[in-house]
Amino acid sequence: MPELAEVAYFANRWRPGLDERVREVVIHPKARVFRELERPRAMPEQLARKRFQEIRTHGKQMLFGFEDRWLVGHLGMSGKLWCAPVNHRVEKHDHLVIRLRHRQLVFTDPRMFGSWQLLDEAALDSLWNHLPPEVTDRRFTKARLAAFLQRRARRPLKAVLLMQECFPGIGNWMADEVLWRTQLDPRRLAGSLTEPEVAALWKKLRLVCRQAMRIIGTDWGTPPRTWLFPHRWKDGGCCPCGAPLVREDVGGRTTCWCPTCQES
DNA sequence: TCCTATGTTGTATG
DNA sequence: ACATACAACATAGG
Repeated sequence: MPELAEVAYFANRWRPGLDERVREVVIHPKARVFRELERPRAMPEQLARKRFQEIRTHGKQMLFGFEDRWLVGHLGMSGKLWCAPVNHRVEKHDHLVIRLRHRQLVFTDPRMFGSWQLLDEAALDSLWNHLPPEVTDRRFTKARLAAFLQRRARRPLKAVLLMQECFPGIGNWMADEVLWRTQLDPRRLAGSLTEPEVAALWKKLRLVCRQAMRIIGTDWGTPPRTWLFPHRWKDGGCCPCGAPLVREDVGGRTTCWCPTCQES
C-alpha cells in the first residue's frame, strides 16, 4: 500500500508516543521483517528505557529516534503503523510492538515485505545522511533527472520512475499519476525523451509529490476526481477525458494509462 | 483453484 | 563493471 505520502502518514501515527520512554519491546525474532538485523534478539534491550524523541521520513523510509539509537523502517507492500491502547494483545501480524506508558507503537505487516534496522550514531550517519535527494528537494535538479534517464535509456519510463535510487517514495500509483499528467506513454523508453519532455516530467514529479504529501500525508485525504488516482484501480475505469483507461503490465508492474491523453 | 496486490532484492544474462 | 529481465519473498482476498 504505502508510497511517499502514505509512508509519511503512517510514520506520524506514532507521533502521540513522542517523549514517552520505552517500557518493553516485543518482536518475533525470526520474522522476515528483521532480516537486516544482525542480532534481532538484542534489539529489545537496546531500546529499553530510551525516550522516543524523533520521527523523520525519506521517500518510503521512516526513521524513529530513541536517544542514541534509531529505528529505520520500511513498510513493504502491506505494512502499517498505528498506536494501540496499552491493553492491546499482540496479534498474528504484529511483528514489532513498542510498549510505552500510555500506548503501544505497533507495526503490522501480513506479507512481511517490510523491514527494520537498528542504527547507532555511526550507522545513522553513514546510511540516513547519505540518501539521494527527495523529488521535492532543491537538489533534485532537471539535470539530475536527465542524466538518470540517459543511464536507464533502454528501460520503459514506468520501470525507471520506480527506482528509489533516483525517485525516493515514488511507487506504482504515483508513477502512473506522474506519467498521466505529463502525457507520456509509460512504455516509452527513458532515453527517448526530448528536452521539453524531460522538463515536463521534472515539473510533474515535483507537483505530484507535493500534492500527495499535502492531501494524503497528514490525514489520508482522498485525491480529487481530477487525478488519475481514483480511476486507476480496476478494469473498466475511464480517464477524466472520457476515454477508457488501459491496464497492462509494463516493466513487471500493472500500469494504468489513458491511450488518448498519453500518446506514444 | 487461480489470480491479483500501492515493493525490493538476488540472480542470470547480455 | 554496468544494465536489463524476472523469479522469489508471504499472505489475504476476490
